[in-house]
Amino acid sequence: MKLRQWRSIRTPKEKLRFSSTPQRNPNPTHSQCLENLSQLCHQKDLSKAVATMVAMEDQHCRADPITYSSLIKLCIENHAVNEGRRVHQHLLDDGRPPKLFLSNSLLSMYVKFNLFDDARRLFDEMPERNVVSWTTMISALVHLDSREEAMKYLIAMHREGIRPNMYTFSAVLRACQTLRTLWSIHCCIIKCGLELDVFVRSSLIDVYSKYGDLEYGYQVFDEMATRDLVVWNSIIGGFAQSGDGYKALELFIDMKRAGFLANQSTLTSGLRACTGTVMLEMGRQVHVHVLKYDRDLILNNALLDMYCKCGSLAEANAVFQRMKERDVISWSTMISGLAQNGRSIEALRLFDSMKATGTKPNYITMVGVLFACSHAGLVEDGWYYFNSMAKVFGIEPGREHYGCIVDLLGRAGKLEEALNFIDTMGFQLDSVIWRTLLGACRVHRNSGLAAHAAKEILKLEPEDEGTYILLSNIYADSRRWSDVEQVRKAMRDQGVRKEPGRSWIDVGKKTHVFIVGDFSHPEMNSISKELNRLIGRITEVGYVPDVKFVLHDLEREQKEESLRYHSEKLAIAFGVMNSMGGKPIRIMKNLRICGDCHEFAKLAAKVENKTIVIRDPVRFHHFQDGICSCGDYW
DNA sequence: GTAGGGTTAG
Repeated sequence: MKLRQWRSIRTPKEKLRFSSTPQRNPNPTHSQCLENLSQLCHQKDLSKAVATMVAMEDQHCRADPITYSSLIKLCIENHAVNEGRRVHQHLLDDGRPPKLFLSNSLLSMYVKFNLFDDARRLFDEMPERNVVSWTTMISALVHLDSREEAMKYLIAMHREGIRPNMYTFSAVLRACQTLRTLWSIHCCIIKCGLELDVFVRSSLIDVYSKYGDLEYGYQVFDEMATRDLVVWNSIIGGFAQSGDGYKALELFIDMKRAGFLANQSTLTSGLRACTGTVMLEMGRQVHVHVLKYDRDLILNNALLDMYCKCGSLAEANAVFQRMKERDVISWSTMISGLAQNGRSIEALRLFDSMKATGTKPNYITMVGVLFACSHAGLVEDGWYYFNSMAKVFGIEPGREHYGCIVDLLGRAGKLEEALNFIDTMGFQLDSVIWRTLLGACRVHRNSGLAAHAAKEILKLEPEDEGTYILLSNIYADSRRWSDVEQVRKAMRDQGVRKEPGRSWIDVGKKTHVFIVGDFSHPEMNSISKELNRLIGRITEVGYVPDVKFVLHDLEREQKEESLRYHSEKLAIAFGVMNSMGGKPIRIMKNLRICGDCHEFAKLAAKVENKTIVIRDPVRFHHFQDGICSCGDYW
């Protein structure tokens, strides 16, 4: 195809087309031609310029390299592939190879047109190559995600005796995805004396934080005397993506103090930081700065995700409705957001709207759709979407989709069927699948299968405390105390400690943290009183403390006492004390909410006529009027 | 003529 295009441009007809542009003088002199061509390039009139160039061929006339360079630039600007090839051909017709810098321009042109094969052909035919030629190729390979190939070129370049420069390194760093290769390239950079270059540094920070160790990235950042905006963005993005939202926001503030203005990239990372750490109020503050970039799709998608992950679907929906442009990520974010917040039917309706607008779903969209089905118990729909994925949308189901089906069957109580389905999977099993099954076993009280699933998880992740605790709770639920004791012993043997439960809530501009059994909050007395008052009120409507969620073999009274001070209860009491008007009380948790606190929150929401939103590490629970959005499947 | 930072699941 490409070859045909190439030839067709050389047919007499094509030549005629290029030369048929009316010209004042049908037989211009050489110097007129040159003058013309240079002027047309200057005026950015591509078609006339190419026509003049073709006319010059007949008169065996050639322009100067600078003019050709502008002509190539013009082709790139207009994305004029055929014209670009014609210029290349014209230069070859001269009989002598083009000047090195012109060949490099052509190389760069092919790369920008995504014609890598043409670029490679030209590169291979070049009699002489310099650092620019090599760097152009390496950079192209990195963008094509051909990392090994990029490294091969770096080595070949060394062999030819060409020294890489800062351009080469900042491109090639992106091809390093292991700490070991990063170190060796970093060494080369130091040897070449290029460590101080800001471009090289920002690449180092970026790749260290993505593929190696954020600590090294921070070190590279910290040592810098002069930093630019991209360097700041690299480090802020590094922390935001690795989940340390606090550090990311701290650096965000440092950056502003250093006199830099946040751009789209900074704000996207800022939002990501709020998303990861569930800081809704901070997210809203970042939103204010986002307003001036209301056409930036990536930034709006990040905003959407922030509101979804912080459990504020009303605000997410407002952003979604106002977006001037939506892509598959916007739709997928909103679909998953609705599903994760217990609004599966709306999620599926949105999926229909998405298809109606002609946006094609991708792999992740289908994870969201299947998640919605499993969480709403829509077994038939789930199977339908799963089975039709490949046929209708051309997406082969992957591990995550299979996981959703296990969840779908598990929630519906079809545990054996779920286990059989796991056996038919062609993937290597990971802990996520088993954890899904374990969750289903807990709800449907199948302790035998639960033990099997838990053991499979612990084979893969022997230090996973959540699994030990879940298993122990399941045994406790069936009053199998000796098994409970065995689990606890296994935990001790593995050196696994139960991480203390922690909940946090924003009141005013402060985040208040509550830790189970920790009474150091300055307002603890009134919180305790409020908690007692709440327990009193919900006991009137039928609350009975569900002590099976206490690990220790204590007397019932002691168990109740231990439950009473679960961190989320303290946070709820504090939230009720400080709640204003109809605003939801929003609480975040480090561990999954226990069944007793779940019941407590449902009733507290009812008697206080409030909405309580609790985000645990897995999902959201919106408590309102005595029911929870998760349908009691936590 | 060659280089760096941002978005969706689990």
